Amino acid sequence: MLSNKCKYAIRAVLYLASQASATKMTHGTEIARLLKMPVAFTVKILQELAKKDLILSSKGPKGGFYINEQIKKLPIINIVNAIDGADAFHRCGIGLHKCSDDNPCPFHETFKAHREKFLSTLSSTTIGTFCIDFNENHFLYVQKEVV
Amino acid sequence: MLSNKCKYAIRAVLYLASQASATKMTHGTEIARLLKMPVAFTVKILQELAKKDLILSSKGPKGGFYINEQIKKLPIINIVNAIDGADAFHRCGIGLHKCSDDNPCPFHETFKAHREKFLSTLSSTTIGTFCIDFNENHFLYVQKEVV
DNA sequence: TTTAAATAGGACAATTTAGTCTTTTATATA
DNA sequence: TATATAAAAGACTAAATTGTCCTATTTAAA
Ligand code: SF4
Ligand code: SF4
Repeated sequence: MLSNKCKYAIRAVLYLASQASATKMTHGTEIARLLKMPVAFTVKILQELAKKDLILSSKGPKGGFYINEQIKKLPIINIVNAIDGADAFHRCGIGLHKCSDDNPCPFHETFKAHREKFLSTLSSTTIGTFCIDFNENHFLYVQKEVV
Repeated sequence: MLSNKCKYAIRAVLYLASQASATKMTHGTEIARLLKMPVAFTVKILQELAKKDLILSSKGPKGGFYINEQIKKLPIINIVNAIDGADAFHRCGIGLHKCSDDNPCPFHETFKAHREKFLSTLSSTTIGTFCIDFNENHFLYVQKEVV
């Protein structure tokens, strides 16, 4: 459903959101190291997020990336839209054709209901709500393979 | 959730299942043409499915691919397992770490419920149940981009 | 028995996604 | 003002996915 790039983006944003103050900046390499993500790729993603105003950045010594209260009020889906595009949740899981709500395949009900639910959760949960103190919930931010 | 390859596989199998008799074989190029899928790739996938006993094949003139009643009793998830591997449905949609049912992130409940439901539908719906007469339901088999 | 039609198999090509590396630009501070 | 530090930008590389193409094998039927 979500690309790796997008998952990296979510984790990075949540980490930044967990860092309380706007004066506390973290530079890209440190974020990548802390979250065990590929360094250069992470920095690229952070730059992309900054360009799209989902995180803030500051150049120079003591610079880095950070987040403010306003951004914390944005829903998680904004990150998905920024990285994977707005139609990431509008593609069919089976991929058939010329079907619709009126003319569905046997999967339609189940598939659509759950996609909508996932989407609505991503839309109603803000970055601030999702993020929990990093030190207490370190588990949240390091990728795993299998649930 | 499912790779393109896997979606092609599902569509091809459903098409074959919709062809009533075992004597009715369809050759790969025709399947690809009918379902508007890439020809050589489709044939490759059909060969892979045949090797894994999810469809049957016969060489030579009048040969092709087909399916019997026994195969129609298999659930759709078998196709997914054959093409994308058995853990396609055991990866987290967010990709965080060291979480569990006991120690979940805010998405866990929604995400897991969604995935389990989708998986159980794929597991309980057989190829035969899913397939409907092709001529009456041509819409089922041609890929679309967006719902 | 020859031939043509089909799958089987494997090498190869193209595209997308994931990721690195190098140079430029901005800025805090010594 | 000089310097070091960090983001910004963009060219490049690697890997995975998605596909093509060519040859071998099997088999129905003329
Ligand atoms: S009916 Fe719904 S689930 Fe089925 S192929 Fe169409 S969009 Fe996908
Ligand atoms: S708690 Fe569940 S949804 Fe959240 S990151 Fe872990 S496996 Fe994924």
